[in-house]
Amino acid sequence: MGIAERKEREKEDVRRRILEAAHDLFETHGYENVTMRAVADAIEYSPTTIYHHFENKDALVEALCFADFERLSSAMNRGPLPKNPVERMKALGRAYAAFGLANPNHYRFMFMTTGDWKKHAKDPESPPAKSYAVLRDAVEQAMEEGYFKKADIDLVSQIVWGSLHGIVSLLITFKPDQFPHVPPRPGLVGESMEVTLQGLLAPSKR
Amino acid sequence: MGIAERKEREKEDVRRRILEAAHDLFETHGYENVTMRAVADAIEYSPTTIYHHFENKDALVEALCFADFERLSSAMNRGPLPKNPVERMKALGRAYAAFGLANPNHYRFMFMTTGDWKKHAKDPESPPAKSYAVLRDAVEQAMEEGYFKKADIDLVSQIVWGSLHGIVSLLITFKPDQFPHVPPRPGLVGESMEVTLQGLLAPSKR
DNA sequence: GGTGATACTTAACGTCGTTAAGTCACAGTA
DNA sequence: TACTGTGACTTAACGACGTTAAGTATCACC
Repeated sequence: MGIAERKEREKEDVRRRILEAAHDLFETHGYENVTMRAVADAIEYSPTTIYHHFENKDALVEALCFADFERLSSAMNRGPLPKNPVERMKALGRAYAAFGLANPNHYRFMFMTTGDWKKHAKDPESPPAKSYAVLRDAVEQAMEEGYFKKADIDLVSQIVWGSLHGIVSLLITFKPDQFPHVPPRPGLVGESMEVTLQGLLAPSKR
Repeated sequence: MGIAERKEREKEDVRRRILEAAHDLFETHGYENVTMRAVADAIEYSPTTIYHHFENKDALVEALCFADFERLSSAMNRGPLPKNPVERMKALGRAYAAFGLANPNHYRFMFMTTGDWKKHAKDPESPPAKSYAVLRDAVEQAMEEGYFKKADIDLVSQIVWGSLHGIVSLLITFKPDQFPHVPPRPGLVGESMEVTLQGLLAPSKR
């Protein structure tokens, strides 16, 4: 009597294939250039089929986006993180930047475009909130252990996030030969991180 | 015999009206939501007319964008800037952030979208390069006067720009109730600037 | 063998950026 | 004054987009 279950599985499978095809197309062509028709072509279904699995393009993008945030979280949790809170922050920053630079088109619609899906980001269980929590925990620990000056944990987390995001998004938006006047300097990501952490250090740790 | 001149003026006038209408529409509706037809409607011409003044939508956006960079430069040069290089950097940062937050839709296509127009940003005479030069000059002076550690001027400029841009673009992308887990903390722009400058200060100036 | 549900397709709608073809006013010339 | 050429502008259309109404086909169930 597993018929209903099998059908459920088959439907879920089509949904998964839609997501995979969309993921790959977004990777190579970028969000705005991927059409519902192209996704449908890739999985050899009619465009209308997608609408039986996702309400519209925004809903498809939201699902993709949440999956990407889960990939980001696991990229930041991969491998042994250093015990030292400052070193740990650097490792997290490197992982975050590496993810963004390796997946620019995904990064763009995760962090650089508005969308109704962001309505759900406030929910602590949502993938975006969980990714943020990884950073926030590191900040909290650095503060508790006296490495950072005492301050609002979320304020500091947003400062760190912001400086990282700024560099990554500039690198994604402006190709090297399109930077105003001068190409991005080598080591920009790392140096920016150093400056931010230096600015956050408690006087005793400088 | 000023007939040719008058015609030239009239043509230039239509071009200016297109730019103004597009500017206003972009401000309220955002880049992606403004159509050539809407711009044409606003100035009571047919859509095709725009194509006699601009090659295509990208060219129109490029022209708008360059005008916006000129507005940004003049916003950063407005009023008396403090003599102290660090205070001057703060004033510039405040002006930059205020411009971005007051013109989010323009900021978005100046700094958060790719576009062929960015090909021309490398030219030192281009508006984007000139805006960058305002920041770079301030960094150079702060370094010469011993406030900042000696380092590559462009590296430091890009770090400062990046951290500012990161905060501004996050605030533009995520509405207050859409920030992951916690809304943006008050004073985020100023505090981020403080941290970055603190991290750049020469030991003797701390 | 009949019935109902459901996964899927065909064909279309309205909108977008863009363009080919045509209109029309008017300066220059005779 | 009549003719001609130029160039600003419009009409009408193209193909592609997101989306949807209507229809088909498959198959578990009675």
